[in-house]
Amino acid sequence: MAEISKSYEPHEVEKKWYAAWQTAGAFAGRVNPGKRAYSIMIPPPNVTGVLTMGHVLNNTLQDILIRRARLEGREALWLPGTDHAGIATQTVVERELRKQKQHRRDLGRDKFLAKVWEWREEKGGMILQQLRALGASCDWSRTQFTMDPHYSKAVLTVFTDLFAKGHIYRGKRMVNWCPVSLTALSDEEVIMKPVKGHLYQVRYEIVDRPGEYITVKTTRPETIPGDVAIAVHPEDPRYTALLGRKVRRPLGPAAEIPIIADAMVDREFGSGALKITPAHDKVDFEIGQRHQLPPVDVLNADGTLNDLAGPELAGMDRFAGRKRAVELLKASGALVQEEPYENNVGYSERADVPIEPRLTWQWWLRYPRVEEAKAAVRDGHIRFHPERWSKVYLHWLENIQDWCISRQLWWGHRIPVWYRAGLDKEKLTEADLRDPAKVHVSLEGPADKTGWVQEEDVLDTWASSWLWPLATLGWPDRDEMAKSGYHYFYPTSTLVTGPDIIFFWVARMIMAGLEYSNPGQPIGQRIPFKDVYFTGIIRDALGRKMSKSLGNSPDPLDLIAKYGADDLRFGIVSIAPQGQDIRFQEDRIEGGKNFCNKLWNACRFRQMSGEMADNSSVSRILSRLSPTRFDADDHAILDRLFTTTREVDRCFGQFEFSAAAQAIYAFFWNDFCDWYVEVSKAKLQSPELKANCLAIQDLVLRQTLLLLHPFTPFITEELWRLLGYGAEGAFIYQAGYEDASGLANAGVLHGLHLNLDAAAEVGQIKQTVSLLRALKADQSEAARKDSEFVVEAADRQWATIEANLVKLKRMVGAATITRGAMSPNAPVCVTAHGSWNLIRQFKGGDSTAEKARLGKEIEVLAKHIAGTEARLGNEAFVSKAPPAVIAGARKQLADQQAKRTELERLLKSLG
RNA sequence: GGACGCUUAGCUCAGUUGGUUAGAGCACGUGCAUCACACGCACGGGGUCACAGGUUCGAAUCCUGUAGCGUCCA
Repeated sequence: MAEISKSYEPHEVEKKWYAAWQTAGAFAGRVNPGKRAYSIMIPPPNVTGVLTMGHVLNNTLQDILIRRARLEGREALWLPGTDHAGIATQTVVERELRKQKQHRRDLGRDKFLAKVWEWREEKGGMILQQLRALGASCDWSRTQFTMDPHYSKAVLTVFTDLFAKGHIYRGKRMVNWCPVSLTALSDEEVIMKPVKGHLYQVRYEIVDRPGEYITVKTTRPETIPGDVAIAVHPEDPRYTALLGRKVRRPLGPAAEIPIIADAMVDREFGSGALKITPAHDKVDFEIGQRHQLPPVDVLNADGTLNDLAGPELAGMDRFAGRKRAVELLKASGALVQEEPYENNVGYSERADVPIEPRLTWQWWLRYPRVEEAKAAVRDGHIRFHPERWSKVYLHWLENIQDWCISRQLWWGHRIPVWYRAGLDKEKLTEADLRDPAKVHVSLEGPADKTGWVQEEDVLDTWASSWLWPLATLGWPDRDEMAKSGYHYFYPTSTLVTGPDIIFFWVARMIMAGLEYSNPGQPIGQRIPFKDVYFTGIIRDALGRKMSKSLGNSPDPLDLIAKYGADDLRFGIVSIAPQGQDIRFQEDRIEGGKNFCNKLWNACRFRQMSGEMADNSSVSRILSRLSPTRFDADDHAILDRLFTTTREVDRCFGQFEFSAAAQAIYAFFWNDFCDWYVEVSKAKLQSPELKANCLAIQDLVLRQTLLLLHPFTPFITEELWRLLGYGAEGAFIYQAGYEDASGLANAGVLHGLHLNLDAAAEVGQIKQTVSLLRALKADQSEAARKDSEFVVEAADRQWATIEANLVKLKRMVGAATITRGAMSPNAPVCVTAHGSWNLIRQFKGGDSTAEKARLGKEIEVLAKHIAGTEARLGNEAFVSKAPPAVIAGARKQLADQQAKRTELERLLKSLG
């Protein structure tokens, strides 16, 4: 067996085991009716994406769930892939073209798409490679891409089906328009940002009352040429006399526009009059429709002003146009006032420029299964963790609006609609759309494509990723479904994602699942997943979101290089409280590294402590135990092993990952390394105790490796082999995990009956050791090994000390610990613990520090005694509190008083 | 404007259905090259549980309000 090196060096170990796992097909999820399935579909990262700290957290959690499921003997499938990210990917490729002074229109649609595919073959999906470095145990043989042929078939099938069912329609409506990407965006792709600008007060002269004006406030004077009316509130007395009159538009081509009344106008804002520009504002559009005022669109698709804006503004960019408009208004005297103003402006998520509300023809989807989607979560078929996110989900569904599913892009699923050539698309009615002679909707297109023109638009990327759990398992193709194990792995077990995409993705997947999976089956068979775990958002140390532009996001690959994948995983999980945002601090990763090194060295110590024995299974190790030779420490450490196992089991049931990691950490570091390993050092000198002690260490290490494996897969696999656990050549995940009761039962079968009083006894010994060490530290003698202690103790207490004498001396660093009476005149330092008097004697001892300490302790104790006495003296407490609580208080008081008496006696004896 | 969340040690966070003297890691102070680990060990200092009311025998915990921070929706 190889010797364990002095410190853990992760990189070689990681490379070795990742390759070994892959070669062995350890990550493959196969249909296996003998096992319960456990499946996770990765939230497909953007194909242009690179690994961020958010991905690290999210994917580490998925890997933890999957590896734990594997350990528990379930058939685990973690299915990876990427989405085609319409705008993002197209933007990337267009940027490359621009370097060669080309535009996609120069190439044409087909050639451009060929370029995009080329890009994706070469550079796309880098993030999937990076996930391997993190240790992600995805079934890479199943990697999916939303533009793959069979996936595309699923997407288009759903389009044609929803069209046939009347859920999809075409409409000219207000959309969020990105003037850079030249496409519509959904509300979810628009980010509201507060922007500092100006509020301009502009006056409009009343046509038949020259010299009289009505003033409005606007942040967008460049749209004045698009004004079609001035609206006031119908009950606003300031304006009743003006209703029906006309005003002159102060900018752009001369026009007279009416003053109208509409209840939507806010009387409190500005002068209470509102300019109505239906082509450039959602509210204005609605008001315009109510009053039959046709919109005047003064902007081009790219955000420049057009001829309708008038010759002074035409051709200018909208922001330059705004400046020019202000100058013109100033010059004509129409600008009354200008004040600094901050308002919320919608920005395109991808292009990061203000979007334009714009009137365009788009394809819309009325969501299917809205009510059932609510019920799925409300009735607990799908459980959200933390549960509170279900409110956000339900609220969105309550107020759901039709989904704009078309995008004016080339990269994506081209909408499978063909128009008869020569048809005027501006004038298509709903009836035309349903007329097969005019419009053809199918996957393959018309049999004879001549005379038909396909729709130029593609589908929103989310209109493909909402099918992710279905299409990745072969839907809708029966053979593919059988091959992929659709009926075995669907519904999937758990979805791990961020709460920021509840609407984008989670809600939509639920609706798609309900509509398309397992038709006719109960809701529990049609939901796409049973549990949804929402991670927190990773922030920097100052609480800011991590972003590229701020440059505050460390590169996870740098962290892996610096610390190791396990260290990063353990560190990030241990700071990820359930459902709260996470403040990232690198020293926490260092904590993970330190822990891994501690684990490594504890195993190293075991290896150095004695010959390895048969570790090939739990029962082999258990049969090496000699329960008759157990001392209190042996009982206590195994008890803690069992309770920790139970705690970790519970945590997994509740999705409390960081609590699980912390439970393992505390058990292993504090209970095992700091105490059990240290007391072992004395036992290992004893021929009668050595074998049993090593067997206990072997058991604890084995179970700890199993508990830790999902969190830190590499180091645990390495140590598993180095310590000879499991069958020759078998991976740790194949060992089979015994849960807390399984482990306890196995112990009982081998005659193991834990003495639970032992834990209390060990607690006492630990406290004694601490106390003696503190005494030494107070005397600046902490490093001495030859201190001599005299203990004044009752028979039973002395018996406990005597039984643990060898290890006590070793733990404390004492030459002798003897029993004796206290001598008031001795040059000693004394203190007390409960009713144990511990007297340390050595030449030249100084009692000053000890006296101060005793005085302080008595003072604190007196306060507590007063408190307890007050409680017990309270008639209401004694008559109303539960008996157990009262008894507890009485015992507490007695203990406190006894201790005080003891302390006072000791203080006195010091002179 | 509405909804949700957060506020506990210098920092990041635990704190189970209200019940002994509120915990951990990091940081800090002191000591230690001890034969697993200095990526370590030992000892120690450090908290008016945001604030104000209320319920209760008893509140970090439950209720109401206030303030600050954050997220989402409008």
